[in-house]
Amino acid sequence: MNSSEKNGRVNIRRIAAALQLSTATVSRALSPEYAHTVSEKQRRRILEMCDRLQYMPNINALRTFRNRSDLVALLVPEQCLNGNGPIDYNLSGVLGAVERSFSRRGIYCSLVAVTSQFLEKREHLRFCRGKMFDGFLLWGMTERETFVEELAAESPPVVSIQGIRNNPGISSVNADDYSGMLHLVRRVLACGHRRIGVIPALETSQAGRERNRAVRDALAETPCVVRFAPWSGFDTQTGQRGFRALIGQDDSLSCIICSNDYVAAGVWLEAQNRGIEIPEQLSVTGADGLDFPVRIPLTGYLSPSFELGLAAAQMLQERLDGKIDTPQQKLIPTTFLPGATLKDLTNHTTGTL
Amino acid sequence: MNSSEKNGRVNIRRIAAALQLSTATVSRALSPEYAHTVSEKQRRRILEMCDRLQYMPNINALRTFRNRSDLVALLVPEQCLNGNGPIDYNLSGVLGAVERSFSRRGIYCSLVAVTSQFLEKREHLRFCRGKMFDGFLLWGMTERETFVEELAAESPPVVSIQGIRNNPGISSVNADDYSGMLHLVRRVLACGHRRIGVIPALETSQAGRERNRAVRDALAETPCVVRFAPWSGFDTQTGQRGFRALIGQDDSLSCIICSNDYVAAGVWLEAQNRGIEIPEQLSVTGADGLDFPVRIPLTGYLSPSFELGLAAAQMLQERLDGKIDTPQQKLIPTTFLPGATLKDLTNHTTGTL
DNA sequence: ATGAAAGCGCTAACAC
DNA sequence: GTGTTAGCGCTTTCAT
Repeated sequence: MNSSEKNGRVNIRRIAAALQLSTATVSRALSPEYAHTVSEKQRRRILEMCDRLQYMPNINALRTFRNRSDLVALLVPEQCLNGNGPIDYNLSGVLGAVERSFSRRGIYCSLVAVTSQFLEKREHLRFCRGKMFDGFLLWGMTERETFVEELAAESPPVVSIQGIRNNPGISSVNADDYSGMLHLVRRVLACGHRRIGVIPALETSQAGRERNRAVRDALAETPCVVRFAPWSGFDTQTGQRGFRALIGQDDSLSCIICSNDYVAAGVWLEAQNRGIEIPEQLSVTGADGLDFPVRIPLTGYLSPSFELGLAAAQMLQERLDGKIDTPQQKLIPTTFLPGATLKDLTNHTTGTL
Repeated sequence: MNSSEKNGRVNIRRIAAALQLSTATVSRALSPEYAHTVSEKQRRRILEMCDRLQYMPNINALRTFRNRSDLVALLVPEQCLNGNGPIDYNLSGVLGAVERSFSRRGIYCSLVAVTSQFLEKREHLRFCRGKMFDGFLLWGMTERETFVEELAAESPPVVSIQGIRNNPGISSVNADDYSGMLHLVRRVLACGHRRIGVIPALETSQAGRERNRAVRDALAETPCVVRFAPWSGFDTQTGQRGFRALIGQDDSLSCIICSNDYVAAGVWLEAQNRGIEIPEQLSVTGADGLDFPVRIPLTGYLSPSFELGLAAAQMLQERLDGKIDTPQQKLIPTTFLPGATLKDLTNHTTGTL
């Protein structure tokens, strides 16, 4: 008699002993693949006993065998979980899609923030080498995050979402921010705006660079006066400070193009303080399309967060299944949101674009 | 020579063989607890070799030994991830706090939706019996979710957040929705409103029942006319339909009390359509306090989502650590938000409450 | 300080 | 069909 049969622990040996069977038979009866090699009568007895003793195979033992954890991690920059508030709105969309996609297949996803502690402990290496996660989703990672190189060097399946897209070892799924912003700024110009303020996005993020490039490209197509705010960023405060700087520099601007909805909200707040009416006296555009009931819906474009998550999950799944060996890249279109913060300065009823 | 030393796999045997040591010594050198029993020189050699061969202990093997996974699951109702949109705003706040609290201690959290597939496969039992997760957080679970009873019967550490609070085997952390709504409705009455419409919350959720009870209790304190919408719910559409029904029934109402901010936004949208100005002609109150800069500044109260997450994580941690054996209950206060959608009908400059 | 060997819970190749 | 046995990767007791 083995020690594990004496004490209260329920394990495969306990079930086998209770039925005077070998552990191998029990193991087979419980395995979908080999269940048919066990006689129907035995199998029923075994399942009944498992039920009675509330036995289910230890998942960690299974995982050492399969050399697979059926777990993936969604790694996000620390600042996403930094404040005492909710997680980033777009991340939230991605997360919903990821959970839905994976749980269907019995794979679960952990949300992991890349903190300084994470980096010190080199958790990403432990995750790979210790077989903790089978694959990784990265959200909003920039080239500055040097751990990504180390992660890629371990060559696990990795899909980057709204971030790094030029790493040869990593698949990527990104919103087509360039086209989204290009169309938006063209619309601004088509509405007759010729004195335009810009509060740029941070150049540190891929999406930011794309948006900035699109703004420059679109504005170069039509002669106009353009003022750039001395600050860039993605938050409301950047919008407020940016607006003060722009308006101090040139109070004849008719439209402010912002890097996202939070920045646009900052402009809106500051404009309100000064009694400037939007869009009557000033137009403002955003980006991302936060889905809250707001007073004035921002003209901008919608980031396809849910679709990004779905696509990334599918891509990772295919790499986990071994269907695809080489990293893939994917670009997902954004959706223009007409909103109500862009005034048409021409005499046409609708924009001409 | 063992087979595992022939092929490319790096495991503890490989490290031991490379240094002509026993696996026991390597194991000790890598264990924080026993590292001191290995000579400094050996330990250094071992660590170097691990580094060189990129070895880290297989986490799943460790877990079978420790009988602990250092993993927890956050279980949420299916409908939270149902649409093609982001996850619930309040859940998002909880999730951020939970991740932060646990990752500090090397514990990671998986988000798991309780779908019909989950229930069919009885995943909650596998999670417990298979030692997949050490503990569970439930978010927004009602008594209708019968799997919770089964989960509790396995007696793992469980903390319910914004949900079931009367299960003797389960700890709970809830926002004090009753007090929050009670004070809000008293404020409405103190502002002189006596003809009041109510769009109730769903009775299926704990928070919903608390809010409804508070509304009834507060309204019973002062004689007034009260109309209830024939629908209850938590979304914008409920607000729109509820408002149409209320206004069709009685167009002399001066204030509509809504079950949350989404419902209030629905009322606001519908009022806008009819040219009814808020709060000049009609007051509206919400609850939850969605945090976006240009949202309608609803009079209502803020749900302490982040604090709920922190408290729940701490409670679960204490149960995991064995510091506490018995389930605890905790109530966290809400914060009144003055907003700008409640008109003071009295002649006082401020409310009298 | 180190190694041999038994053990964790489970699977799978090989007998019969 | 079923049992025996070796094995997965790692820990830990008991020697020396």
